[in-house]
Amino acid sequence: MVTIKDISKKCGVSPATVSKALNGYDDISEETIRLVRQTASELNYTPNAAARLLKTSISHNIGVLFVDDTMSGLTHEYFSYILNSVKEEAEISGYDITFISQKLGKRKMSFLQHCLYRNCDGVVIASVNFDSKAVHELINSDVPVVTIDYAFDNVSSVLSDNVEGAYELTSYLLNMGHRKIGYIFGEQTSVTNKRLVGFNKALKEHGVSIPPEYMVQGRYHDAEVVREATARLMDLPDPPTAIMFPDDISFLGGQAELTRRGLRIPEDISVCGYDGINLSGLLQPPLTTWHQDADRIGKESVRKLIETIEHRSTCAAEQIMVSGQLVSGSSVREWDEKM
Amino acid sequence: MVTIKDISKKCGVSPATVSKALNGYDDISEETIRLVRQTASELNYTPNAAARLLKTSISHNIGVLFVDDTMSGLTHEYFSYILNSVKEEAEISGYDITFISQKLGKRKMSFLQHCLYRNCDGVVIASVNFDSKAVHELINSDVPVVTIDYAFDNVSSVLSDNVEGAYELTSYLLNMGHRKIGYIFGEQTSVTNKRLVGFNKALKEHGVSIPPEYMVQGRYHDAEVVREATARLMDLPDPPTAIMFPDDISFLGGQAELTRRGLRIPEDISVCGYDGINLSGLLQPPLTTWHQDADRIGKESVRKLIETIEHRSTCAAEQIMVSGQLVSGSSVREWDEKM
DNA sequence: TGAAACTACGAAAACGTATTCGAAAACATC
DNA sequence: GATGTTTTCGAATACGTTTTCGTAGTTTCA
Repeated sequence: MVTIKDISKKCGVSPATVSKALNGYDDISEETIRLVRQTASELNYTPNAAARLLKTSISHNIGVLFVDDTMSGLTHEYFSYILNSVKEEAEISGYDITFISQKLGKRKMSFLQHCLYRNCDGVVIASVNFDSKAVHELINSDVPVVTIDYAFDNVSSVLSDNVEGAYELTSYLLNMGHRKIGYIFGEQTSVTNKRLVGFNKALKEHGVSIPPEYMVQGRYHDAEVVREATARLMDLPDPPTAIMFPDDISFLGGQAELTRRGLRIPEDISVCGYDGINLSGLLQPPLTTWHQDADRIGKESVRKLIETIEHRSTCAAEQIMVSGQLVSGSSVREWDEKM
Repeated sequence: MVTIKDISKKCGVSPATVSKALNGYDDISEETIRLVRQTASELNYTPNAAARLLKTSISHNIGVLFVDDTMSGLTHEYFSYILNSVKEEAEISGYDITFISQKLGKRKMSFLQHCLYRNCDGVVIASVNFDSKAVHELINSDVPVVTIDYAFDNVSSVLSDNVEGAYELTSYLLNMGHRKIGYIFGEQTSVTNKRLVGFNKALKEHGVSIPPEYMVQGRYHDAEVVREATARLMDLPDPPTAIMFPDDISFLGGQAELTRRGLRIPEDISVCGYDGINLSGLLQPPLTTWHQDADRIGKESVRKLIETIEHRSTCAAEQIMVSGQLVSGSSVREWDEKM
């Protein structure tokens, strides 16, 4: 490995001068700067991030907390898009990313310890159980943090606007004439709560009320559970004319159940999903859904995190809301009560 | 940050002794070991990976090359599963992973430079353009490498058995009575070549020959291109009775085209995909496809990589073939020529 | 011309850790 | 009690870099 010393010898200057020349200090003559940089590239010099970190205590490395026991963020399309944009945005700013986990080889370490071990300058947290002790320890530590889709009051967060999403989808159904709308929601999380708020808000605005049986518990990304939930809805004496699903993937479970009953989408029943992943436009029929702007969510969280890292004192915690967009497929048809 | 020195002061021993006590050297008395470890955990000590690396030149960090300009590995379900298992297997062995890219902030660096910069102990490479100069530079360097789904002769690789996959799928169709089998293949890569080999092998074994028009070029994961390819096949005067698609996602494009033409799957035409991602079982009808064992592919590549890292001299390059599995959905029906 | 100011560089220390080698202390052996 | 052996520890050094501060040499300016 070629180091700063090799360059210094070849150039006949001190290591200190080489370092300064490479880092653009202004007390080095133009001439030596040229010489040093020249030989550096001749020798194919690559700086050593670890050594640099040791001196500066800046790792240019941000941790990502995307997975824990209960959820598998990486294979979740929405989160994989977020991860992808987190990665790209980080690289643009000169940061690498490291996955933070609770075990490393034999030693089990807390999330915080893992961050300290790898000297992460900051962490973005998503798709974890935000109630866990380990996450709280990290949140309350000194390392800068940005959370995604969950808000703590002392740290910054980037939130997909779930109230808006559910509100817009529900309004869309209502405007298409539907009055009997079934809602299959995911497990009890703040995201789910927000969506229920949006759902109810839209109903209220239209003066529509929904019997409690129309709201059934499902589970994000679980086709089987949602299939059962769909069956429960359709078994009602007066079943809904439209169903809102927890997300696009779990909708596929519902679709299977509806097909099994000989119901056609959208002729016999209207449906919409959530997430607006790539897939949804490819389905037959294309799914009406709510596109969460995963790309912007990722970018914003890294932007905010780096801002926090680099101006730690002056940077206030902030809640950043990211809007989504209705993607109208053809899984919803106009509904006339008199039919 | 609490360091080894803090512990040494509190215990009244030298830093050297603390280091040894923590790392289990055998020239430290049981008693001091207990004392040191005790206070270490009291002070909530976390070792500093960078400092350790600087001394040992072992980073316990492996690079992953999963993305380049042309492909987006992270959002590709097959690769996201591989990544997930790479990550898990690495963590079990005490390694973190770092994404290797060609740009970091202002400086653009080659893949190799990025690895050196972060002191990666090794790299696993997948889903990139293996012909590129930058990849070759890395392959031919001193850093241990394992490639996925592409074989170089001087480095180890883990390969999904694509000959087997295409062979088994084709045989399945043939055994179901199909003789007119359309094959939409992906862009020209070694993976595609292997599948064509398997395809032809099965045909040959059954003494079946296929007109050249039945083999059309598509594109992995591109629903639109594959939709067009499907249209071309079905526009033939004597269209196939079964179509093999490049992968499960691009099949959705084909499905759209078939539906548009009023063809039902599998009554009017049989289809199969490739990859066997989660999704395929949820489709209507469930897709017959070939499941690539992404989980094992990820695990094997990390296992082999770490073996190479830790026994560099004695560890020979090796080609590891990973078998897949036919997933029979209900997208293929028996076909009788006389019908 | 002397002082002041500026330019360009280097010596040295530090970041936190691992490891070699020597040495003191304790113990055993005859 | 002299010698040898084992046990237990610490001093010192190095890894590759950044950064402070000092200084020699040069220029400016009154």
